[in-house]
Amino acid sequence: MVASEERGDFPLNVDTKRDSAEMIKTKLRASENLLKECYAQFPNYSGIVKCLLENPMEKLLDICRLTVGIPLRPMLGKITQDLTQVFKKSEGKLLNCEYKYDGQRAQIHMDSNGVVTIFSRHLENMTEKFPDIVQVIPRICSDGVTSFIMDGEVVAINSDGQLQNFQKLSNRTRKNVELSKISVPVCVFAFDLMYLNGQSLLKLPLRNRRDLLHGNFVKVKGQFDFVAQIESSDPEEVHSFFKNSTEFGCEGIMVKVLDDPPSKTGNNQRTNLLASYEPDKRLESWLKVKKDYINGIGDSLDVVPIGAWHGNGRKARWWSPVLLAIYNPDAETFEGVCKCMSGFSDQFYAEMKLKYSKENGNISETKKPYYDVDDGIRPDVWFEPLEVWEIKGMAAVGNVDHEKGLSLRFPRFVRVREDKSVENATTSEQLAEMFFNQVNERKSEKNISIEGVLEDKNESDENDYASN
DNA sequence: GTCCCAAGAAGCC
DNA sequence: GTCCGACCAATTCGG
DNA sequence: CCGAATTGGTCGGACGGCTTCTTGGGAC
Repeated sequence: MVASEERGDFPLNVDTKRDSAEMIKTKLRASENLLKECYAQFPNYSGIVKCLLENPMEKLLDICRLTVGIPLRPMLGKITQDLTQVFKKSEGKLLNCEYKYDGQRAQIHMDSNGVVTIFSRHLENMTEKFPDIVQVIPRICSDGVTSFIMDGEVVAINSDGQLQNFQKLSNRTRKNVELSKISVPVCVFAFDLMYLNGQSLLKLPLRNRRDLLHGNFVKVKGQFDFVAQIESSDPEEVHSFFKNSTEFGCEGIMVKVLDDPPSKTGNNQRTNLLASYEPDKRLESWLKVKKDYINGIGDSLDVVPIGAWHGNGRKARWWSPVLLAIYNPDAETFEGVCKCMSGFSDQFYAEMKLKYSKENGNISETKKPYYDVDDGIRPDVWFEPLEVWEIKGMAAVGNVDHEKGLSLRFPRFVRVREDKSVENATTSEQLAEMFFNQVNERKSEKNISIEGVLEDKNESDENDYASN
């Protein structure tokens, strides 16, 4: 990757004659890391290549640096199953806990000419989709703000300014959006600031970035706000904050390291408790705590596998995905509810392939009359209804096509329910109940109305997916 | 040539 | 978005 | 004390649901 002739003898350059194999390896690794770091904040290969052709590699980060108008790869949160492990890892340090809103990530740039660009998590340019956000940006800047890059979550709200679910946000038009015709208003909840007035803030600890964010921007009712947050090291306090977040209609919380460790010495190199903004990384310094990760309190369903497709690539030897069904005791049918391909180990795949095989007579080409599955869903094979699996996910209901009724967001396999027979699988009534429990949980929170969710419920009722 | 619909692609999570 | 497995490097373990 | 085994972290692949947007073919 590193051509040596042109760039002489700068340290990263490999000298194939003089360097030991070990040294070459080290240098290549260093170059690779440098390039990665560069790409994370300046994902533009033509720019990087041009820079490398004209400059020594040491200059790379100085030249291809964080730039307004060019998106950086966002820092990501690490999944955490258990709130208590958060405190073990943080060693009593103060943590910034923030609501994790159910919306869409947005990286907002404003250059020194006031030109606003909005990027998605995968660096797509979303500016066209959010003219309302573009329009409000001048009003959020305090005096003296000339340029910035900010990280936040775009969330759908209703006319009263209350949070709507993700589905609602999906209903927004994406192309040629006219300001006057926006049907789904949104609010930006900001949580980080990576660049301000010509300066990169990436290396600053979160505490400083957060304070700069709060100090240089102002709320605009219903359009721009900061994420709800507390600073704490108290497990009780954080736990109740987490609970509040889910009752408020959020997915959970983010728990972030606020300050850099006093000294690096003695610190385990594996524990990445950095308070800086690390583009494109998923470190322990940002922990994502969601209800459905946590054992016992997420939505779980007992379903029957009723069909499957031939897998691709790495899963070419197995059945993947698998079609899963809930049970309708009145009609004595199995109703397809979702496909699932996550949570299975290779060993489980192997056993599944053996069990559902021609040899064992448990598969067939034709759909059983007591399988109630949308015509559009045509598995390669149909299974005999043999067993019950526990799966996890989030009960959700679509807005557009209510005929589809309830479904499951992020379905994944948890375990086989040896103790259950197929007639004891979750029923459609129970699934509906699960969804409404989520709704009622939010409803019970005084200050928060959940008009949007209730609307969904009513509309859905009209389509009677939950009746009889 | 225009309209309509279904299937597929692309984009969020 | 979730999850698994492959891979790598740092850390710990055992002789 | 050093090599082997273990552990923790990163990365890539395989796909989930929902939605809007695009596209291609058939009817008229």
